[in-house]
Amino acid sequence: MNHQQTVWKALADPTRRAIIRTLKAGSKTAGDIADEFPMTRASLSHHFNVLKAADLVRTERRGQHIVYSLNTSVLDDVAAIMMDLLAPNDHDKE
Amino acid sequence: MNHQQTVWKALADPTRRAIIRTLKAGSKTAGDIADEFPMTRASLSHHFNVLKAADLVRTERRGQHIVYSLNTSVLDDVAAIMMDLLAPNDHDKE
DNA sequence: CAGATATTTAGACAAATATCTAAATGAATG
DNA sequence: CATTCATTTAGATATTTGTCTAAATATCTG
Repeated sequence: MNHQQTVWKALADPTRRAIIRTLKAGSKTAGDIADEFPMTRASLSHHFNVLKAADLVRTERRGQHIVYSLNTSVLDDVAAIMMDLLAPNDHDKE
Repeated sequence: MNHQQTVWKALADPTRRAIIRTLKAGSKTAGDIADEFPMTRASLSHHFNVLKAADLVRTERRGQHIVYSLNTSVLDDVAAIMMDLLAPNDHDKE
């Protein structure tokens, strides 16, 4: 699966979009994120993996915690790709 | 499923995104669209249904043909929703 | 090191999805 | 009106996906 498709799939799940939204407030540990969602930590961990595979989040271990943050540069690229799909066709190069 | 989620799911499939892209060039009949894709018309019809359920395309019967067009106003709304998710958190109202 | 805490991985399972073939519907036309 | 053309619907099937429980891994601390 190419990167673009991986990203679209990652964003198709409401839980994962909510994770992104909560991370916009700032980096959080896996546990802090998990506390906001009504599912097991194992399920959340699966969603983290999907988001990581899409390169939408980054991780950093801090002691026994793992801190998740948004990968803002990739998020910007994604925004551009989505706009390219959805915006009217009035680019210069055409 | 709420409308937003329906839209995200609709866009998560590469064939459906390609249908949207081809319709950006202008309205086309189901058959003309089908000619551009290496799958059966039945499969394409399924994708059309998903796009219609998400209100991303509109249809109009013309004789024995059915013409598909983009629902541009909804597309604009979708773009805004996606930007809201992906853009940095610097809105006025916060 | 033994235990506690934080997180991930493995494996199972039900539900959703994309595709196909075959049949049905709808409209034009000789 | 019987046939043909365009498209959709129905039903089957294989794959993917989201969730869970149980077990594994990693780190800290007494």
